[in-house]
Amino acid sequence: MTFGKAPDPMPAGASLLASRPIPTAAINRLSHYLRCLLELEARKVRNVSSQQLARSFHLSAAQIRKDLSQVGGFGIRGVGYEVPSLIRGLKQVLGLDREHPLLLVGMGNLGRALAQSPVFQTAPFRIVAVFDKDPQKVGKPVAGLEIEPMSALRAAVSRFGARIGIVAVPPRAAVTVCRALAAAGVQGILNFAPVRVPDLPGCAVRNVDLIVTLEELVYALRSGGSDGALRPEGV
Amino acid sequence: MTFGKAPDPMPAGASLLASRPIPTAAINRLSHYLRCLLELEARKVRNVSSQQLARSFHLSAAQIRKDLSQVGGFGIRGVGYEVPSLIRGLKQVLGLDREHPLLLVGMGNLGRALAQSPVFQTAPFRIVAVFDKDPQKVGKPVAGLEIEPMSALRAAVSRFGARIGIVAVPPRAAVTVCRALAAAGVQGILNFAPVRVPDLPGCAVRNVDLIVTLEELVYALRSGGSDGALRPEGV
DNA sequence: CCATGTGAACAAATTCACAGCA
DNA sequence: TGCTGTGAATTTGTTCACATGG
Repeated sequence: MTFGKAPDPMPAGASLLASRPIPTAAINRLSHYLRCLLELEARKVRNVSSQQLARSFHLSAAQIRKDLSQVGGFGIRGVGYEVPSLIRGLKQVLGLDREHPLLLVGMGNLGRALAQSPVFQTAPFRIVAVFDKDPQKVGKPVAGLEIEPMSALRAAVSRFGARIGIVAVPPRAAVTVCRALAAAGVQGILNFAPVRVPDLPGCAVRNVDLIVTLEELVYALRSGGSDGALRPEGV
Repeated sequence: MTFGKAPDPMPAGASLLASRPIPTAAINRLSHYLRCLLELEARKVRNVSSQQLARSFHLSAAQIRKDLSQVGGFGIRGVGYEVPSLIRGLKQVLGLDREHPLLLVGMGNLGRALAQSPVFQTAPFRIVAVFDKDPQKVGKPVAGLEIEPMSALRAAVSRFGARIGIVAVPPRAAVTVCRALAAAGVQGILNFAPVRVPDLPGCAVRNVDLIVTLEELVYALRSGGSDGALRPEGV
């Protein structure tokens, strides 16, 4: 900014958190940047420029600079970014500077696979309790945990301080389970069931909808294009 | 359109396919519309207005009309949309009016779960062959199929006319496997490994990246907002 | 002199408001 | 009259070009 800074009521240091809401697409990109930076860190790389980062991803250097400048003044002009400090900064922005205990509901094929997946056993994420409504399954061990009944949800939320639940139940049960999680105090849900979950006050939902993703892929076949666009979503 | 239709070089009937590229976000929405319409069809509902559809989703009626008008002249003014014919139209636009045999690579926990998932056993999708590089696993049965070695990929592509592959292998193997699939003639890949796949000429990639999605969810916790935004995502 | 940070130009997508037709 | 279809307005996001500062 060149001019017009006089009426600045923002106290210094308040810029990291609580600034303007960052669009979801940008958050996704920050996740990717973080992953790449962790790889660089493992390779003992100490600093990196937006150019170099842009080569690793499929993005423009300008986009990276915009994203990073938006979330805080990392980066040294004329030099680039210092890897360890940028990692710390991104973790803080994304909220990854603390543990995130996860509750997993639904111990069918998918649920059992997720319970054992390295993704959910890598800091800062860890599955701390698993649930199923089937009395036959309750009490059985899965991935070092004992399957609990749905009635134990609320207790688990407060015991572990869990804020995130994972839903891996059949479609027809998904909405009920999501409501139960929200009622138990969970603030975020990762939903694997191919159904649209209605708004749950105080609880954010992200869907991993394999049918939609597959259909998106089918449509992409037609154009032969290998776009990929970073996310999608997702993903 | 009110005026200026004279210089229209587009022959009638060519509007459905081969019109302008539809943005990915819109394709995702069409998938959701289709799902809702199938539910309405099962409930014997014969027609529906954009208003009614908008209530089922979390979208504006205007968005639905725009999306649907963009892909073809379904809809009757003053009445709404006829459910069965709109279903047919959307299936055609999305490319779901034909079978889509799927090849699944990676028979770890996730791979086995996916092999048995109803999502991949519901028309028009069906897993027709499964693969693993581990000789110990080759020959073993999974979900009614026999695990094949990676060397059998190309033969399976031509035998089944498969165009889509699913990658459920560990991160470090994912890029190699994606290249192998593309080399075997696959035109689309659904990648579950949390890695960025480089561009593969002639092969579209969609990532189901649980780490990125979880991190997105963590960020959403902060705002307490239950936005959800329909997509992605994703992913 | 280099690479960041950022206003300004640009592009894409969504919403609005109403014309047009059953 | 009611609901679709669609140009125009608006909002949102991305790219560019250059001033800034270590």
